[in-house]
Amino acid sequence: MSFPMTDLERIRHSAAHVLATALLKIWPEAQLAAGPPVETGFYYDVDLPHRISPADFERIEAEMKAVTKANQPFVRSTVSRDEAIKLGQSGRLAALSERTESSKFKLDILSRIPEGEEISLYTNGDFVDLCAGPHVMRTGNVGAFKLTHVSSTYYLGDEKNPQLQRIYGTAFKNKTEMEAYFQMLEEAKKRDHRKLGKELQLFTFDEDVGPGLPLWLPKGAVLIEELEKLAKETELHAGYQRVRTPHIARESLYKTSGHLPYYADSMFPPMCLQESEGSEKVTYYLKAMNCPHHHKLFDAVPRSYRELPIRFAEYGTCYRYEQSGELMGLMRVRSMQMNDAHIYCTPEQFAQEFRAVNEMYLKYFKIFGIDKYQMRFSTHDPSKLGQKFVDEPELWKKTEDMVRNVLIESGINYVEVANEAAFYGPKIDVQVWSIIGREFTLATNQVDFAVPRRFGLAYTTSENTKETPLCIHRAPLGTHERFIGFLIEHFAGAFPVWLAPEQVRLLTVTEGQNEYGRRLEKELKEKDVRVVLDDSREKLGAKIRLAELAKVPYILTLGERESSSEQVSVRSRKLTATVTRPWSEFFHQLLDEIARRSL
RNA sequence: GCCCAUGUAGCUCAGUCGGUAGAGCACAUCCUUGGUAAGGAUGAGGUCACCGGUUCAAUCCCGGUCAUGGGCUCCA
Repeated sequence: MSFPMTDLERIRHSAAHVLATALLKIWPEAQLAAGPPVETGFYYDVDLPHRISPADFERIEAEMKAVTKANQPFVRSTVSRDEAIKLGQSGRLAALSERTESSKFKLDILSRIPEGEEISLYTNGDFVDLCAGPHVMRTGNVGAFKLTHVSSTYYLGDEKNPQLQRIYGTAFKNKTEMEAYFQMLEEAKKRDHRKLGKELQLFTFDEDVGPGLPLWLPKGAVLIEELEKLAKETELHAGYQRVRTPHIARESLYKTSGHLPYYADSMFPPMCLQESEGSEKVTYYLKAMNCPHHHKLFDAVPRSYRELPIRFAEYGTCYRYEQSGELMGLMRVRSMQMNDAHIYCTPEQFAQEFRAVNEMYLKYFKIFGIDKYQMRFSTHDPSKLGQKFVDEPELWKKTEDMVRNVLIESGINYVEVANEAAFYGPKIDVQVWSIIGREFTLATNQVDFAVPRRFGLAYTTSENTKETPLCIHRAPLGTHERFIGFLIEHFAGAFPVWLAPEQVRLLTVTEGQNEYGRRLEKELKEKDVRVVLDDSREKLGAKIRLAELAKVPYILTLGERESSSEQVSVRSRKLTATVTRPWSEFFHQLLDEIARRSL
């Protein structure tokens, strides 16, 4: 299997071979598996008794340097399957010479190459590798490289296979480009939500509370409150009703929903207790999702087609026992509050409801200026009906067609991915990337044609029959944790004024302006503006520096000139220079900007 | 969960080739009334993540635990 490569990918793929060559010089017994280029560089998977750590990088890089300096040509040759097997058995594949042990991974890879496909080798110096290529002409064309990290992986990604060490590096045409890349990484780190969250005092983690359980400091809580306000307004206008449900439920709820067999591993261990003397033990779970609770609310009252669609919204708190190694700042946590809602509707109403949800997404994204995302439409795999997906072939087809049509009609760009749907129906995920480059699902919009039936949910139709409603699960603002984590990086901590934990800071130049400052502070507070008056005895320059570091959107300097003329000197990141303006003019513009939630 | 790395003051980090620690910022007190990114002085603050081992002696060496970070679909 050959695949087209960009010039940079050729360089990186070649760098992987240079790495392999260097590894074998140091450890001739190394068993190499796969070594492709990746988005940020390249890696090679290797099986080796020696545990490679970053301390080994210098030594390996020195050997790599020798290989690139030797400027060996990459020579392609084709061989028959038998010849290739013979080379593998003599340990000659991905090696510098014949060895006592066979090239076991390469032989396995060889066995996976379809009959009739060409088998090619690439050779540089003594290193021969089974490889489809392509490569650069000579090892010297790998202009600049650096090993970056080492991790573990399983052969072919399957944990039943042997564990390998994966050595990562990056490579570029030349040193200048590589240095630019590392500088870009440094810049990106400054936007990392974990760093900014600490600096701006938004949230914290504590060992006594537990990993993946964020604690929101007052400034972070402001972000939450503002998002909830936005969601409540939006949902109210869109005909949603707010509901509230407990954080726990009995095991039976999740047996009904069907989550337990799929999801038990991702839930916190259950609480088992005896509710009264001599009674059976009862098991409770912390909820990992809100839908079963909402289904029970739907079921609490007899429902008629006349009241559909019913839209239940709740910022529900869920707990998921994510694997410890999966946790990452706010982006992947164990307690989360979801911008959740469940819409129960008839098949006739479905398309319109689904479209309305999509429009809500787009409206939100416009408010936040989010434009780098990907809509991912996840469908089922017919071969897995009855296992991974509920066995309802017609419903799958029908709902997938409905969703696809909505996407096409709305003119939304999307990618369609088979085999990624929820077990109860197709879904649309909104994919974004953290500043470090890790991909996350920010928001989700899911169809559910299976679970309402499991709960026996029904409404009375106009013909006085009972029907099971369709359900749409949607969370356009995702969870507070991930959404805010994303927003911190998106805005680099410099939030728009409506969202900013501190919206205005007043700086007095001397004590003479303290009274003026207190008056403006009071006026702002009366309009619920989040304001801080800095009347400390620091010099103005120091006060400005502190306010800038806190990323306060509006910094108002109050000196003798301003206080005597009812003016303020405005410093904002939108302005290149400070502007002195009448107080009332600034005040009204500020209130308007907040009310409109402008960026 | 697995592999690798890291863990020293609130923060960012030095340091001790084994003899119980230091800077800058932040904080407190005092002096300074200062006009657009750091005025000065003094002071307080640490069981060197936790538990165990080796040692006359451990923050440092060894083992374990916890936490954090990077990585773990596919990939000739």
